[in-house]
Amino acid sequence: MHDEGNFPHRVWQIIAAIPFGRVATYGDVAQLAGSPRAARQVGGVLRRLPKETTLPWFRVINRHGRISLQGDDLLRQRDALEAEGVEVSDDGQIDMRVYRWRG
DNA sequence: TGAATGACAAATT
DNA sequence: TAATTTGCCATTC
Repeated sequence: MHDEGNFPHRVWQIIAAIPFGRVATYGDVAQLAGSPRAARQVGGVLRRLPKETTLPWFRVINRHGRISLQGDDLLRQRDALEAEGVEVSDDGQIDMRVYRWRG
């Protein structure tokens, strides 16, 4: 079935293009995917990724420069980002002026 | 087929 | 300035 142009596939492609050590917002990914108002759906796609995915899902954060996940998932995302040089302050804030990638 | 869901974002209090 | 509400829309059930 020809499902290469559907929304999830476009989201995967865009996230795969986020450079090492950079981040993008859900809204940015949605816009690049051609649906500027579908930021929420981007989260929906990432939410269903298999746990063993190679996609750099952790490079996607919200527009406030903060991680949207909670609990253990939040800790894992923060560690993954810091592991590639993205600084996350004690209160979970990331400097978007430095790390944000807009395509 | 339609209601429910939600890793967001903008508007409103 | 921070908390709450409203709008949003692809996917799931």
